[in-house]
Amino acid sequence: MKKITIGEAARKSGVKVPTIRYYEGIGLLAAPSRSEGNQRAYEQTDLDRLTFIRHARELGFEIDAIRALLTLQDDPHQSCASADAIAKARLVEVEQRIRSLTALKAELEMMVEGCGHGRVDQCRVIEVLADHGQCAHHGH
Amino acid sequence: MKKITIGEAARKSGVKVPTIRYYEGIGLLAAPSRSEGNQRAYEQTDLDRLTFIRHARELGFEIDAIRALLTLQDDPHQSCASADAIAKARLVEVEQRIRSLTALKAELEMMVEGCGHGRVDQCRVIEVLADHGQCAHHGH
DNA sequence: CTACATCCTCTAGCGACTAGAGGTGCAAGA
DNA sequence: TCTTGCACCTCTAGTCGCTAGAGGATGTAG
Repeated sequence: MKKITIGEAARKSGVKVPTIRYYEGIGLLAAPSRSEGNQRAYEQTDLDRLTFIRHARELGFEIDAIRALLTLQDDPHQSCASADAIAKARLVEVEQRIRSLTALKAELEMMVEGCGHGRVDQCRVIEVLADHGQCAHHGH
Repeated sequence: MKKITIGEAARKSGVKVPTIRYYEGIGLLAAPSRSEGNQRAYEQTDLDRLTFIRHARELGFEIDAIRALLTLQDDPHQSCASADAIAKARLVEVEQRIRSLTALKAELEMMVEGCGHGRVDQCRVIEVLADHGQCAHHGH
């Protein structure tokens, strides 16, 4: 039942102080009890929740997805199909993003390799940007 | 010398109408001449520039980087070292992003595979998020 | 008792747009 | 000629997930 200040909660969870207050403001984290001097007093459960949120954010889940995951976590007898669906959707996003970034990488490499370090009018970087037709990948 | 409306410019360049106006507002694109009825009248050079911008945005260059690249393009006798540096920096960013996304992908795959499609209290998705110690990669 | 760090609330800003309100211009059909 | 209806105009405000700063209160160590 030990109470924790917001600063300590920030240090322990890895979520910055203003971000914790922001999460409270948008209703992602319940408003904690307050000390006599009106300062937030957190408990272990809040810390667990903050850690959960931070981890999910690091995995790139959006706030709304985290909101859904937290609701699921609160009701452990529910089916985890929703959690699975959210994670799978995120996985698909990530895979898509990797594919498109890999294509970009190839294109940037060609640009950089083609640059003869001369003057701008012979620069492949500028040239490729100006004329899409020279792209390696036309998908974008 | 054929004048082009903003809608036509949007269709030809692939940049949306409000975005074109936005680019003008932030000084990325010069304000074009106007028709008698105060409507924007673009020329071919504006279209080329818009295409350049769109292409650079698709490659993930930030507005400020594009601003720099456009300045270089305007002065073709300059050394292209700056353009090269901008493209290389972007390449490094992209490579970094791919690495981190690949790590995320592995983690998400483990979460999704571990999900037995049962109840939430046995769900690996929720479990992993709650306890960082179970992560495949601790770097994040 | 006095520093000084930490806390509080509130507002505004970031990047790169996007959406909407409320009004004007223009081309084509009746 | 009139009217319909789309495209255009400006302006403000909203998006997402924070972050920064002002201006003031509280808590703690020396």
